[in-house]
Amino acid sequence: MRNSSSSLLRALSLLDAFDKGDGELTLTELADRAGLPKSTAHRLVGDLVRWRALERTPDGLRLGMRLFELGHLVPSPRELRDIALPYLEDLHTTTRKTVNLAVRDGIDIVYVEKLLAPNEPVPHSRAGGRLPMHCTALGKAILAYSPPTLLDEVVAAGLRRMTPKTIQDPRALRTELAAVRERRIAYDVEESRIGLHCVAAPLFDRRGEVVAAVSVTGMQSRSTARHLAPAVLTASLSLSRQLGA
Amino acid sequence: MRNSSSSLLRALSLLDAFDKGDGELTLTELADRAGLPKSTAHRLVGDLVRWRALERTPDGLRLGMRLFELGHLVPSPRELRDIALPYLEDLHTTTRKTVNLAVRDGIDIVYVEKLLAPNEPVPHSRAGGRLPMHCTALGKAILAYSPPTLLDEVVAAGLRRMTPKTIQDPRALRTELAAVRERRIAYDVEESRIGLHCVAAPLFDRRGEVVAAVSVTGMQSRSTARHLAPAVLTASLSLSRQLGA
DNA sequence: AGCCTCCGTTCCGACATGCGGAACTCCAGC
DNA sequence: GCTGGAGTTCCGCATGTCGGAACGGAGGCT
Repeated sequence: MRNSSSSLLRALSLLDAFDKGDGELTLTELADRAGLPKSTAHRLVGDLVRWRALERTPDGLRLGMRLFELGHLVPSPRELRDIALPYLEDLHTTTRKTVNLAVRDGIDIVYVEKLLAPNEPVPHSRAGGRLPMHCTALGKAILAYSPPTLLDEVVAAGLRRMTPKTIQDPRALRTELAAVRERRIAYDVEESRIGLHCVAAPLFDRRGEVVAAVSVTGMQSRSTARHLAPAVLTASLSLSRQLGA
Repeated sequence: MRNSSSSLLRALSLLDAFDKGDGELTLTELADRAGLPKSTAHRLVGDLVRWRALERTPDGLRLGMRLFELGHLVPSPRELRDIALPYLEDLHTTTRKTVNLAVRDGIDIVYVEKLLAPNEPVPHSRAGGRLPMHCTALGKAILAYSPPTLLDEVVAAGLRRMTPKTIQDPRALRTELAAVRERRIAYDVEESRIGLHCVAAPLFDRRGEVVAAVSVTGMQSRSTARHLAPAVLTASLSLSRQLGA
């Protein structure tokens, strides 16, 4: 057997073809990216369009409204967002910086909400976006309070270098995480993008487990980042309390 | 043959089972709602979990992060939201009411963004939510500027009654839409929910077609609604210009 | 304890259904 | 026109899907 995917997984791989940025693809491109014969892709696309996972446009196909709807029904980000939003807004108005909320998904973080700073240029991440844990303040805040097996997974997956300052040595990451636990605050000093500084703090649920993190970010200097730490920490404590910790 | 669904559509019907509000379902419930035998559902769910469309929890299944991610990649709401957000924020701060942005999908509207009023209790709609066009200000604003065949579709689908004030007579709807065109403003006077008033205006793209609508809503009186109309109209004009109209 | 219910999981034979190469059509552009 | 690349249709083969039935395990009620 050529590959052990079920028919369903093959169909879903068509949707995967869209997460590399492009908003609109032609059937042939789609078939190529998913590694499916054109005629198979054609049939599957027909069903996906019927279900509105995809929409036909004058010149191609794009993700459809049904996915938009379902995406907003996903419970874990939705419940968290509903509770957190007022706190994020407070942080946003007091700091006047970009505020982020992210949850862990596997060994990545996924942005759940992002309140942009008034003058923010093009942001490097967006709600729904995914970034590795080891190179973001949000990720390190979560990782520092997670069971050690998770760190092993992260290391095993390879500490991918995003900028010259990305931590790539597992030992360095380990001591960094110890420092995070010391302060209850994680920093990202141009580790995911040059020029970008970030301060994050973990959020705990009623079982005392980290489920998410908040951060304030912007192009400010390192000292500005330190200066914002108390605000982030305070918000994270209030929010953790609200979550039942 | 029991039903002419392909295997793929049957699998997707499992996801449909979640949009009736419940965040978490058991495999058996899921199979029942989708009308599938348990063993078939079991196999399909396995693949959906593998793809992260679903997640296993201690006691059931729920929608997974992959859907959250993909939902945020859907181009039509995403592009619109990115452009509109600053305008919505202006409207939000000047009116201090709940501000909505919605697009048309078939004969419904789907909320793309919602900025809650500071003191808003539980809102009756949310981003990603869907409501019929004939009973909402947003829907009527869009419908009034759409080709007449769309109105026919809406009427053919039946003007479902949501409150005692919902317009149920096709003739009444037709004259209402003429009035909307007169003013470039649509009102919802407790037609989707008792006590709820709403003012909306349509948004046009570069081809001059309605693609969306903005609204301000809240529990205010009818006169308050009228009073907010100029603000909504102004925002809609600026925004349409920004969209290239 | 014992029983009972309701959950998820596994098995397997029969058969429908998805598969995909190849051939066809339709534009758009040298 | 012709050529390239788009989307669509066809159809026979066999593969993968289907689903009834039986199993196992985790509670809950008497």
